[in-house]
Amino acid sequence: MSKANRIRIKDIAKEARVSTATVSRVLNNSNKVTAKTRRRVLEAVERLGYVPHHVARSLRVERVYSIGLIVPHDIDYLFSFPYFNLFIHHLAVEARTRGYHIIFTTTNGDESVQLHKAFAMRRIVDGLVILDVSDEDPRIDALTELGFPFVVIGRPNHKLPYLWVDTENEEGARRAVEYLISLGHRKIHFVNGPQHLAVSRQRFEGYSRALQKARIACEPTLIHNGEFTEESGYAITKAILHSDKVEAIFYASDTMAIGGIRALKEAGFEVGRDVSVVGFDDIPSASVVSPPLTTVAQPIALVGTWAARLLIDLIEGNKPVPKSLSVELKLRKSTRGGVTVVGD
Amino acid sequence: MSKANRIRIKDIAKEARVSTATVSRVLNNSNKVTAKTRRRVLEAVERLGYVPHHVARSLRVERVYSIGLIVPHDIDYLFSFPYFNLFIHHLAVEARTRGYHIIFTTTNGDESVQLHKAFAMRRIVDGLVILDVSDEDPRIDALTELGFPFVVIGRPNHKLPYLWVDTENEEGARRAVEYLISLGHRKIHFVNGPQHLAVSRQRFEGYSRALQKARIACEPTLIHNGEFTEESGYAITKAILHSDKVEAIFYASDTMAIGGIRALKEAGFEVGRDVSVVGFDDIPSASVVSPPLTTVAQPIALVGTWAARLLIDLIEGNKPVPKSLSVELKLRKSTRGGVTVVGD
DNA sequence: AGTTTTGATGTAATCGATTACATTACACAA
DNA sequence: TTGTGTAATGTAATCGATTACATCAAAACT
Repeated sequence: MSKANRIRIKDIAKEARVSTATVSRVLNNSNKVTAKTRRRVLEAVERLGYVPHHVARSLRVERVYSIGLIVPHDIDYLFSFPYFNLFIHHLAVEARTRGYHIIFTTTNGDESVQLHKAFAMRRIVDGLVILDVSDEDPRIDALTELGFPFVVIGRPNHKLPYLWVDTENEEGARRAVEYLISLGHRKIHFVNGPQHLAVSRQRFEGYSRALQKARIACEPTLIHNGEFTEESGYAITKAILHSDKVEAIFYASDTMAIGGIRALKEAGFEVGRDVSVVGFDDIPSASVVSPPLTTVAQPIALVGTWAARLLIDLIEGNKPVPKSLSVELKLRKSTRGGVTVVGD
Repeated sequence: MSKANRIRIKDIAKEARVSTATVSRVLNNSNKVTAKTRRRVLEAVERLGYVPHHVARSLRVERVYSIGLIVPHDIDYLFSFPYFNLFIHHLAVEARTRGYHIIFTTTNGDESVQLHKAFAMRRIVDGLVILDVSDEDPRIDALTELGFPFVVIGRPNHKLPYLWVDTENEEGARRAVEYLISLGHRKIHFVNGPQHLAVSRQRFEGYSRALQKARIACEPTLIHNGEFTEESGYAITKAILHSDKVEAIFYASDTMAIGGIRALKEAGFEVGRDVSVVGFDDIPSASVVSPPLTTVAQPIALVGTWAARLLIDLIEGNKPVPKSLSVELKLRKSTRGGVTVVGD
């Protein structure tokens, strides 16, 4: 391992009595090599225990075989992004089957755009996965201008076209609210995420569509913007209880719903009987809280898989198309009569 | 960005009318440069928007400024390892303050050792974080033989010395069981993790010590080996209930405890009154299940921080020493009388 | 046999930095 | 003015691969 006894391609060439070019050809499966020569080279590789030097190869072929994932420093983010570990895991699995690694780092909001640019310009990675996007996200402009490959998780508004993977947020929210309506609820509070996030807009869109279809007026006083955190779910619910008689609440994330349930219980409500609660995401805790949460499940593993797949296609010059992944409403006990299966 | 209009150090040299060597010296803060020259170079860098090429630099300085994290393919693992998100996040934060990135990939058990060796030999990373270790883990032998820097999360038995970061598993288990004893329990079931993991041995050690101190016999029939998964916690608990009258169960992970609580509820027990349950890890769900779980909290963020810190120290030739991090018993509602604070 | 074609192999440039060593410029002393 | 020492700068080798192009050997054709 020490530099001295390190085996290089040159050593293999000498051992197999061929040129380094031939060794390289064998290693890269070029077909322009005699079977006999190939065998001799491979034997030498075996005998000397040679493995290629990744950095040297990268310098020449101008590819580092890795994709970058830069997440905000802000710790809440990792928890508000449901199943982050599932996502990164499946991202990595798919990447690995294609011969790529994940390069992971964190950033605070201020330096985020700069860091994305730096990753691109320094060629630390071959492409980037963009998380936590808002409308007109500046990273999209920056990377597009650099001509650098990237895929966006989510589907924000932007003047430029871009490659994305998204779950059907609008559809999911619509189905959740339609379900609440089918249960007989008419006044449905909506605790949404931060306004600047595209995902919040889409979930709101679904909420409002469902009401529209049922000819229920969309009351601005029923709409609340949280932070996707448990604390904000708790606080907003407290506030709602303070000013209103509540019968149904749709939370744009399970994390907020869990905070909300805590507030409701403290106020003496029995969730699932006195009040219906629906979440979004289906995080691990969702099935384990009391009562188990009715929620819109996101296929987060698939999001990871597709993000890697599309990004690597883009890097390798194929022509990937954006991918939309469908969601599923999981009926559990936090809603009145959570047994009936509801179609669309 | 396209190869053509890429700025290299050569271009800066020409622009500033100096040699590439001088540019490099300015960029690497060598002191052997006149203030005037330095200024001229920096202006050129600014004007042309130069950023160094990471791979080219790495090839020459023989350092890639990244540390590797290879986790088993097996999906259950990510959930049984509590707070994986938190861990990787803090690992990345600390690494970043030192100028390093995380390279993340997955593996199945069979190729794990080979993959760790490949990462080392191909110089894909400068050092490795070793997770999920068992006694006499072959990765420790392989990397030691290669003379490659690595840090182990946990503290398995091994004939060779190695650098590690660990939480006080034995201490934590001991305190948990002592607490159960202080509550008046004498027959305490222990649902442990897989036998081959060092962490299971250590938690067992703590369990057995606590009993010993209280002069309670350690009954082999009370010891069970699970998989750290919710399903196994559920199944084992079912089995226990089938053959025995139960009063207290200590689970070696919250995930298993949550499965266990489900089994207990189904059997009509009220956890926290009829039976005491203690978990280990303090995963996010722990505070949110019903009843909230009394558990041993691991300082997982610190584990991440210290892992990065020690590994980078090792890479850079400092002489880091292993780090032990203390745990905390969190009293909640799953134990009888979960209000009293218990010292040691 | 001589010429052309084809396919295998070798030589050397290249990727973009860093750095050992050589050279130059300058300050100061004699 | 010249010599000497020191600090700044330049030249070119180097890191370890890949690959364009040159060369060579053998097969195929006339």
